[in-house]
Amino acid sequence: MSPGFGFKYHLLPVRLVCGYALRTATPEKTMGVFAERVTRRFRIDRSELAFLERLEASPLPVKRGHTIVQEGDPADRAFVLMAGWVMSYSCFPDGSQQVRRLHFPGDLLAMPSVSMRHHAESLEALSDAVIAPFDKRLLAEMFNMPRLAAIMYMFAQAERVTAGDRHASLGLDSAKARIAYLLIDILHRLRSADGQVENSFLLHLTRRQIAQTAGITPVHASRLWNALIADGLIRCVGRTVSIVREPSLAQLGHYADRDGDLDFPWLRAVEDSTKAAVAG
Amino acid sequence: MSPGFGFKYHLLPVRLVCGYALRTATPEKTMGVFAERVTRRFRIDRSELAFLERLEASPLPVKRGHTIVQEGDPADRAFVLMAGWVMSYSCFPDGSQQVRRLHFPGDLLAMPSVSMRHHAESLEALSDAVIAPFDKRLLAEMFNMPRLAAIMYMFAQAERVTAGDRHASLGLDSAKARIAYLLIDILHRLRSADGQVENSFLLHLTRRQIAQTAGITPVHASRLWNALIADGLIRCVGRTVSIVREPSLAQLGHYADRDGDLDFPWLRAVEDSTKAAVAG
DNA sequence: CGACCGTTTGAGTGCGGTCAAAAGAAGTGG
DNA sequence: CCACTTCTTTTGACCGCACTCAAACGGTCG
Repeated sequence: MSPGFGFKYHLLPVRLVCGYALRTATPEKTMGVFAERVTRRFRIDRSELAFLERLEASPLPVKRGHTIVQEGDPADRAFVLMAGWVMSYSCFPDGSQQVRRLHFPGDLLAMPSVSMRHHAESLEALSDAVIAPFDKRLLAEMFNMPRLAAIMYMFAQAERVTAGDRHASLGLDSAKARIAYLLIDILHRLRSADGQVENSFLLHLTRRQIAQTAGITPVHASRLWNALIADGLIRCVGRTVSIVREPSLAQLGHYADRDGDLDFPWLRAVEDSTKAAVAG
Repeated sequence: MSPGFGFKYHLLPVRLVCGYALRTATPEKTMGVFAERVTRRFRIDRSELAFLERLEASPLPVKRGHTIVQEGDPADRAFVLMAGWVMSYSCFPDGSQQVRRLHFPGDLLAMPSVSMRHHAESLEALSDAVIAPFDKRLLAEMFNMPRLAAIMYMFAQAERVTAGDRHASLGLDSAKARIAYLLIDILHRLRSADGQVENSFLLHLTRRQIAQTAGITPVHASRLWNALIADGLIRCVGRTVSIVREPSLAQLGHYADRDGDLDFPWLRAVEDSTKAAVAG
């Protein structure tokens, strides 16, 4: 069980931890969690894979509650989230916070801030987690691999789409619907990261953090949470949440599943255009 | 005055129209509005510039109120906005709409949807406008120009930062503060697109559209608009808005100016790494 | 065991939503 | 150029969702 990491792995979803434990145990048979996400959708060659593996070459365990980066810090690094949950958020002068995005295993952290001198958002571990920091200058190399650059560009654009969806949820929906959206979003993203997730997961969010994500107060978040249980839409045992009526919850939250709409055929055009450039 | 375009140019901010009119009159001395935005910040070579110019090779005038793309349409094209204002928004089943982003001359339109099979958001012209559609497969070529790919990647990430800022405004701020944020954001973005903009601009938004952007009702938007005038923060003559006390308005809206924090020095690493790849 | 943090519940308040009507502005057709 | 329609803006009155303040309860850790 990965000796040397002085924190409690049992706080992490077991399979995610296993994913990392396996990696250290049999490095030749597994690959990085972000690299795996890419290869699941796209065929990449050996050098492209090698680059992705370098991004997560230096895993680092962090404990729940640890602030990974603070808004305003020099933005010289980004991270791969290898295990656990992380949130990115911003603070207002009065101390109130807004969660901008939740991050799950396989996500890249702090990528928006790569374009800035200073981090635009803070990062905090919601559960014990494993992150892999990398120097942002490392990214420079990726632009010499046209297809990989295209893939990374599409990932960034796809995240703009889902960010827009969250924006719409925040602007149009009632507080209850925003919590519904949050839950369905978590469920779908955990599923796509871990095929074994069905209808329940370990929620690493306090009422306060749910509130900061949905843009409401913790008190109201508590009330609406219990309302969702009373409605029979979700169930709750300890920190384990079960989505009982997923279609109803998705409809309530106006959730649009974007995962199935991702477009990769046009990436063939990149290959063709690369060949043309090489040939010409 | 650009004969052949059958709509009223006088509805556009004069300088923006001039920008386009000049281009058609003396094509050899000017460049595309997006290309100009890139070259203002980055040094690019001839072939990179040629690629950018191709993006806006087919200008197309559209009238105010025209729906450029509809959510769900096949996403085979994107656009350069050459003149006028455009909004991207999404609809909910009940007909309510949320504006995701306002677009000004020099912005790229529908880029997030490039990663999808179908457009994730609708686009509508807020004023008479000029757009340049281009096939998204054209983007494939850009990934063979490492530095340009890096620039475009950074632009996308920078937009994720500002999208996060709008998200925070929507989640944390009062309705009044969100309108303040909206106004300051418009002012700053118009300034960076047009150096002649000082403290006033022609607002191409109805109360309804302001409301859809700030996530409130048109009635309340009207009340708060007049409250901002009563507070002496803004002034209004017809559709021309003057920002009277910009610092106060920026503070009220918790506006963070990201423009000055854009980081380009690390792009040198791309050049170096390109040289290394060529040399090695 | 006591201190601390997160959660829950209650009561009262207010910001922003809803409904409605009238005045004003802009577009349309004769 | 005017009359008509339609959309936008404004104002008033009322309502309700979500916020605030406060206190009690429960789990966790030193």
